[in-house]
Amino acid sequence: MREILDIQKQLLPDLVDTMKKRYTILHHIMVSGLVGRRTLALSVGATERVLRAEVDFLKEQGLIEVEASGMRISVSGRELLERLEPLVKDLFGLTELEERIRSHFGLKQVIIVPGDSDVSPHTKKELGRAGASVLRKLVGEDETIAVTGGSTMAEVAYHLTPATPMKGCWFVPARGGLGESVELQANTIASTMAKKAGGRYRLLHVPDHLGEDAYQSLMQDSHIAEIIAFIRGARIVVHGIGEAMVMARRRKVDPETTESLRRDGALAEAFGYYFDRDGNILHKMPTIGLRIEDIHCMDHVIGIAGGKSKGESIASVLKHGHEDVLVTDEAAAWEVVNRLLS
Amino acid sequence: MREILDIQKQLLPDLVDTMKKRYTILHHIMVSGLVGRRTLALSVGATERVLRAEVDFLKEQGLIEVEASGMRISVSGRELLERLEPLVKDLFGLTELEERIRSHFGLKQVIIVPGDSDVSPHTKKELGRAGASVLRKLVGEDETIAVTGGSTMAEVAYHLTPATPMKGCWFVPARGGLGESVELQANTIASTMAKKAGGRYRLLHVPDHLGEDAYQSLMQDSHIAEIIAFIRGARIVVHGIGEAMVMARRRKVDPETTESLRRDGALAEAFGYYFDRDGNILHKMPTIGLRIEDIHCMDHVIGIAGGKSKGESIASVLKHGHEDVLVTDEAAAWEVVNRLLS
DNA sequence: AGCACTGGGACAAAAAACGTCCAACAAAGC
DNA sequence: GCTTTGTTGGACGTTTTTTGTCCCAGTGCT
Repeated sequence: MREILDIQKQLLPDLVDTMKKRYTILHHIMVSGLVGRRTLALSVGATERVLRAEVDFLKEQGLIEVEASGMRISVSGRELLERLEPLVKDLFGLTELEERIRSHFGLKQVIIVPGDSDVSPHTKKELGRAGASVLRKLVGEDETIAVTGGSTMAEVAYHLTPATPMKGCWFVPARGGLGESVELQANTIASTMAKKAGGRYRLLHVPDHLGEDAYQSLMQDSHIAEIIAFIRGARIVVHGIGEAMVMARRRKVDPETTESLRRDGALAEAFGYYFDRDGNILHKMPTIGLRIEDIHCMDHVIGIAGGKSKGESIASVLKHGHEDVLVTDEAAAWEVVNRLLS
Repeated sequence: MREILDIQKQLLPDLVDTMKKRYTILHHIMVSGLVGRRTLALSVGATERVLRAEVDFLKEQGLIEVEASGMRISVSGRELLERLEPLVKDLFGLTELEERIRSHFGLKQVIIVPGDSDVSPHTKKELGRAGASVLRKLVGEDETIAVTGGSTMAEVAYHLTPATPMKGCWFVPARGGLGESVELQANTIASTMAKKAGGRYRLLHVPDHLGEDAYQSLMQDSHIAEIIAFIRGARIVVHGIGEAMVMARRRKVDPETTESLRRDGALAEAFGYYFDRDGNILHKMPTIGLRIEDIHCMDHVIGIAGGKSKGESIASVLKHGHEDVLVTDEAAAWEVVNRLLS
């Protein structure tokens, strides 16, 4: 059922909205018993005229009966509502979830795709598609977009398609070497995105596990300094979110630091920073690029991550409080919400 | 899957059309590889401007990539098409079927609901809903609508809803007593329809199994003659279709006639007439009302019947050649088509 | 009888869709 | 290299649809 809805949404994006609207109206009519147009318009929050069009439609479909004294639901209408119930539960469930997370963390937008990325690879693809879609909508002309690495970001890159406003955009890695494998590195992702979207890219080549002195001398290099300044000029950053300990292991963080992270209760990782349960920064990976203060004053900070296992991590990063858009999946979203309650 | 589509069609009737249109375009783009707007418009049969809007939409959705040299399908687009395949098979299967039957018998319209009325009561309901819907669309103001009896017609009556143009309509039985049980008699159906639709009705009370002399004296009665003339003035007739032998048994036709019907290969029954395989009339029930010649010159002859078992009967009646609209279900439709091939 | 509703007709204004051009550009054939 | 044929995307007037806003004739309840 979800599957078919996902497909339809691609061919008819406002299908869900229209169905919701008409369901709401029909449902209102049912619970009201006998109700008038103006009263109804008020209670569903529509102008009289548009509601009238909807009512005409429902009448045409034989879902309601309208007499001079008002309108009531018909037999077919009642039947339809019953059959619609499971569908609507899905339809509304996710949007309700989206709104709950959105308002609690004060985000601009939350997008939840159905499923669990941990279990189904297809959900991860959907996540990528949703991420690509939101980026396409948010991006302006000649903008710089900073991206991070990770498998989810790779999926986003894969699903990006050329859009006119993206032609002049620059894709850059948010931060330098973070110890990822090549195909999941921010550099790779940035260049893939640029190719897919028809934009341009600049890379930041930094060796992993940089020592303090090497770090300093690197910053002296005018070439590097220039590209870093360029990156810091980005107004949009798109990043994945990872589980702290998983990321530490994958990136071969040294044992002492790992132990310290564990001791301090590190939960999440995003663009090279490690966060605890309350969204505090515990540790910063020793590399260059966007600093946390750069991210704080961005126009659009877009976090993309899914899977039940990442729920807690996502919540931690949201708690840090500087995200604008979250793209996640249903399983992770429920985890986030559950943590709100406890 | 069918279920969900049925539901959606009620809330969004042109969902299927839109999906088909967009699928067709996308599919065309895929097989064409790289194709231009005008070429495409020609091959899918749309004007350039509307196709342009569709193309803009597909681009917006990231399903196609458009360059200066033409447009091609994107990765997401190809993926979507794959996932869409089973859905489209359903979507198109029925309409293809409809068109095949329509053109072969020269009908104005064929409507096929998914399922098999023999097996699923729900399909029978859908049949009733579809029948009610087509009647609602076809009916004009102050019209007379002749109806027959039967369980399918009862279902149609049940799903009728008040529509403005129907307010002034008269519902009348097509023919007098045909030996049905009370709740399935044409009289009952006519009055139910009138009540449901907000129209008026006139009844024709004729005893079953009328003798020849009684028949004659009945016709003399000015009251009866007047209502019969009224019935014959109908421009719309909605009727069920039955299997000849089943109907004969149910209506307790006398053994000699039954045997004669069997001998002559009676297959179908409709409004009191029995038809053979080639649509010839074999027998006429001895009662009064619409004659076959009245039906031949009607504006809209609407036949409604479903279930695999009725497929042959439906084909026979269609062969008779004076139907305008057929409402049936998928199982019966396939039977009809299979008989065309053999 | 009066009141607070109702649906539906009417009509102008605003918005969206559409048909029809054209300019700038890309690719293929010659 | 040039022509021809195809491409996209912009522009613009026309038509159609949607929307906002009245008003009128009813209906049901008190």
